[in-house]
Amino acid sequence: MRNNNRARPTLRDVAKACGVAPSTVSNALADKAVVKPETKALIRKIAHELGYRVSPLASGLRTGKTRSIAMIVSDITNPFHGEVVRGAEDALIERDYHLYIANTDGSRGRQSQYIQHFIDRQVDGVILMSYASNDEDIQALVRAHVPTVLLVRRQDTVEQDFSGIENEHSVHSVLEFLTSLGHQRIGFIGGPASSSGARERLNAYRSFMQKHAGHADPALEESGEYSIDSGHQSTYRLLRQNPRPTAVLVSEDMTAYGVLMAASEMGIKVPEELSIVGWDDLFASRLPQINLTTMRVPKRQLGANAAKLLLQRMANPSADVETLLVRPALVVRSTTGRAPQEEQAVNAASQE
Amino acid sequence: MRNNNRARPTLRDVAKACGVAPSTVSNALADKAVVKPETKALIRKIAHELGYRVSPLASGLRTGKTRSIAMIVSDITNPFHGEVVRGAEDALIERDYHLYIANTDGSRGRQSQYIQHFIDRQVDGVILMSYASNDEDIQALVRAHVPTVLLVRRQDTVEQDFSGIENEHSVHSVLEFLTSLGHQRIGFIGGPASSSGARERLNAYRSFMQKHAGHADPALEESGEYSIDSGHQSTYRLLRQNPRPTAVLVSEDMTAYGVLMAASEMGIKVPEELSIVGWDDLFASRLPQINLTTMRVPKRQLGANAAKLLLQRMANPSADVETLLVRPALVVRSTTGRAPQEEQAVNAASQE
DNA sequence: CTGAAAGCGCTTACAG
DNA sequence: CTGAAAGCGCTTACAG
Repeated sequence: MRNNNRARPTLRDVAKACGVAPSTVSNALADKAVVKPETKALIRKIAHELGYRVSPLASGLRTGKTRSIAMIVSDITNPFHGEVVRGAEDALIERDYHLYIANTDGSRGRQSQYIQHFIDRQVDGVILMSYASNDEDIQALVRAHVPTVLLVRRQDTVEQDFSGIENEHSVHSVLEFLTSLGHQRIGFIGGPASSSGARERLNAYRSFMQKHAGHADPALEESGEYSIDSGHQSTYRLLRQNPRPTAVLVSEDMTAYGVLMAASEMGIKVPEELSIVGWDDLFASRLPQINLTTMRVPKRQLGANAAKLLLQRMANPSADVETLLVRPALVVRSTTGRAPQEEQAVNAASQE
Repeated sequence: MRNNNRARPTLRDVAKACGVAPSTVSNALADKAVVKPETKALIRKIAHELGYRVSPLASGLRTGKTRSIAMIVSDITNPFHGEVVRGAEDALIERDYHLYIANTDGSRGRQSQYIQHFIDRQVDGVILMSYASNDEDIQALVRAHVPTVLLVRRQDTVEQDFSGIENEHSVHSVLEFLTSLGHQRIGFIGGPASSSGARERLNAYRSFMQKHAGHADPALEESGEYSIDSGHQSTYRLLRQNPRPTAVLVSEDMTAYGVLMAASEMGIKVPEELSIVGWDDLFASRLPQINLTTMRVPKRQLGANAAKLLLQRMANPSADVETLLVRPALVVRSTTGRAPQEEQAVNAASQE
């Protein structure tokens, strides 16, 4: 039954064609010093002619290595994730690893399924960029001895290599920028509480407000998913207040678009009556119609850092856990401006 | 050396624990009728207790089936692709297949590499949504007997299952909409010539203009990639004309954003002086600041159709090739309006 | 430097 | 209904 309907040639076929043993072919193709150069050359030539390719299934079964990496993201639809993936992919491909991207759609069930699947498949490593991550998933990876790095969202309960964003400093610098424009009542629309990044940004917001205004007003805090709809809803709640905030820091551009949308519906002028700062700098933010002031996150770098950490971990499983942080830069566009005069803000609010 | 440091249990381990032969465990787990129900129950219980999972590497090596599908996309950063992926993924997961997403970044080299990789890996099928596809890649898939479906971009030279968009009818209906608003000089900004969809839309545009205006003016045609920058550049070329077009149909929303950007820079009012229609309906198009009139493509459906075709093909490799087309719907928002009076258009153009 | 042998973890005829 | 055996395609000690 072997080699029916021109199936792929095997090591045996190559060996036969070369008149040597399969093990010699294997050693030659792996470029082991043990094989004589002439023999190597011959074997390589014939292997190529025959169109031989080693079966990763077979060699993976034998060696336990598959030269593949899995990257699990929670929303492949969000361009932020796409950029980060690219950063990781470039770094990995260069080292001859292949990247399998899996999308969980924010579903914990699907995420566990994928993780189990990749463990079964014996990928050489996993990069996890998912807000749906939970302890069991990560424990499963640890138990299976699969090198894992966490991306953007860190898990507090377990020590793991981590590629993330410098949140505290960045939040403080945006808020300083806003206060320098005269803003006092600054709202905050954060991400899901399950995200470590979202928590860090919220805490940084609070500590800044604490120091600057003497207290952080919980009425100025909103949170939700990273989506337009979520930002839209948060805004309606946030701007119903009197006096209402004159500026709002939003934890993600996608969410900020929802804020822009709601402000437009409510007839609130941006930036005259409301300044908005986003986070990430997605492609839409630079369109003149949007022109969102935002924190530009070096997305590719974030992915490249994750790849770097993973490669290190794979090379040295017992090394100390490491964290790599990327620092965003403020890009001032036209959704921010000087705070309106106190009276104006109050008037505007009471007109509602 | 077996089972050192709590490695995963094997079929043998389960068999030993149950006091049966490995083959019986295999048959039981595969739910073959040949195994007695009680034996099955016992085996299942113990297998579960031991945390046994069949090794896809081993079973793949033996059977040639891996229960995995690869989907190759050219730009994971474009939200259009993300949505299509989701549609395919949902359909596939439901049937217990896992989806590996690979991103080629438009690079032919990387695409060939991934395709070869997936062939080596013996995935059960491939969905190709890439503008970088070329004959050799597809031939490689065919030679390796890997069921393949083409998504959005079809290959003329080879018969393949195809999930795509109804372009001709859709283009005609948009153009009818524009002429009903009084537009005569309608420009067209298309996609890359390597994309079958782009070619179909261009041809549909030409045939419509032919019929409606007596001829299609090549000066009104532009093309480029599906990107903001590309749309931006095309617009500068297109609107330099005198008289300039009063409307433009753009082959993709991303490109249309670039048109919007350029129009804004050039001080051309939309829709008073220029009507713009996009294609796809990406998330940004519904933001009030953008509010782009566009053809909404049922993206998930597109992906689901591809999955359906692939599953069919896998079940029946010798069936006739099939094509599934999805029909977009016009969503009228605020970038389209009545054509300006002839004089106005001329005046505006001469003011430049 | 080369080859024969064992084994990775499964599945599938086949014999009992 | 159950078990012993062969083999998927590789790699890696080991003997020569």
